[in-house]
Amino acid sequence: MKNLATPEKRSDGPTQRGQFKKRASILEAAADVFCRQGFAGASLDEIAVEAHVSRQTIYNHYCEKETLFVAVVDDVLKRANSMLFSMLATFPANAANLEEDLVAFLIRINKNCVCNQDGKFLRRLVQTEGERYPHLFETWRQQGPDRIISALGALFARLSAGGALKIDDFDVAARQFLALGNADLQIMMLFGQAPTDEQLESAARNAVRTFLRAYGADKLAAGAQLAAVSG
Amino acid sequence: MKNLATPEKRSDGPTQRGQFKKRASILEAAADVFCRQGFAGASLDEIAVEAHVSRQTIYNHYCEKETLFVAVVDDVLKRANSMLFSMLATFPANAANLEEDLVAFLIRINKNCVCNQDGKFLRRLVQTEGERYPHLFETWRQQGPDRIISALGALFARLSAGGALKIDDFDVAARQFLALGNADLQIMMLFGQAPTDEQLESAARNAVRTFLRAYGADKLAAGAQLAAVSG
DNA sequence: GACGTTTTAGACAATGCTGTCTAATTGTAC
DNA sequence: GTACAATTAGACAGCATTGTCTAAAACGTC
Repeated sequence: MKNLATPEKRSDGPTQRGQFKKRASILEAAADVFCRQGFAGASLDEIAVEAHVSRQTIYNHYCEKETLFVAVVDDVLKRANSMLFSMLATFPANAANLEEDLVAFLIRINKNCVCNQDGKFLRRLVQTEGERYPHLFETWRQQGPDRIISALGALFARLSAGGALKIDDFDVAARQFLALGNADLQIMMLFGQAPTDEQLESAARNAVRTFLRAYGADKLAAGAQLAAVSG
Repeated sequence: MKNLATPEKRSDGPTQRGQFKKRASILEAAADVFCRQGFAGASLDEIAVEAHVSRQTIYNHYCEKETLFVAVVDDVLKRANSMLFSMLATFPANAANLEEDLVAFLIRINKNCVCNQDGKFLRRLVQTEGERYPHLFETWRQQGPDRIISALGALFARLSAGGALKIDDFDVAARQFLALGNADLQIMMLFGQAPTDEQLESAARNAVRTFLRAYGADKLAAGAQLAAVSG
């Protein structure tokens, strides 16, 4: 009864490592079950079985169902955010192969941040529980999407300053880039289906093509090409 | 016990009108509660109270909770589909005022199909229950999104044939049009918040501007404009 | 007013879930 | 080996919910 709920404050050692393993196992299983069943539909028994852990152990670590849920959301949020920013770090630095680089970048984003398990969890849970637990996801909203858009907008601004793009509103362009990237995948994701590599590539190509048609600095050439083809 | 569950097959009359009223009231309340709480979290008591109806009446009309859920989904699906197609009928017929017309069209779509109660219900329920009840939404998927994209693509094809647009893949363009239209609204919708009229208009303007930059036939002029501004 | 149908309120058993408690067992450090 | 912490299985009360049943009430038609 001492500090069962906060074992991370104790001294290091194998015992603690064992506890961390249990915690991680619980978090992973809980994320899975909450994602499938929602908060109300998820039962602690199911989570316990999937985590290969006694139900009582869950109560030892997280005193309530809601405490566990909060911890899961927190965990997924942190992981998703760090993944997203690490992906942003791979944004093309120069415009030498802009189209190919942007396609590859968008595929990475979609594969590792949007279409993966964490992305699915967040879409699903934010949408169903976001209104019931606003405080839970508010921090994510501030530190997640908004900062992502700003960061991506800044990256586009750099390309724009270099003359590779002609963008007036960088944040709008950033949102549109991601929206175009999802255009061909949305219905699939709505049903929880994971796209194939071919679908990911095709979606990214379509998105980047349109994005560069709208914002590419070589618009005159593209326009002339189109005019020549159609004329 | 005769045909309590199928009173629509009886002869006309005020009784039936009364029954229909009850049914409609139940459907409406159920849609509301299912949308807020999800299938597992919704209780029939809550639905009964919100419908101003006895719980037993619900069981008279829909023998099980799942039966009611199926009926609600069916109802919302039909309504949403018919609304969407009636909105498609307002697609600009000519390219006289293309940008303004497309903005107004996109605002109508977003306001009446995407951001309204039915749109919210569908997004939420398809995402949470779509995997559990695939048969429920499969019909919608076939008759909804796919047909919508085809229809919208055909409308773009008409404009394209008229020389107002330069589009290579009409279905891709249709998906991108809708995706761009949602770009600025997605986060809000994820949290279940309804956008203001100003936000709707701004989102539509940003979307149409980018769409026409990418696909507008007067791209040369637009490109020249940009070049002149930036040069 | 009489009749049939629908609705209603309430009680009811069955079920599943949450959260608590206990006693036994395992694992780890010294 | 001993002592301590963590884990486990099981039982348990409390609660909400589903679905059924019944008798009374309301409603519409004739």
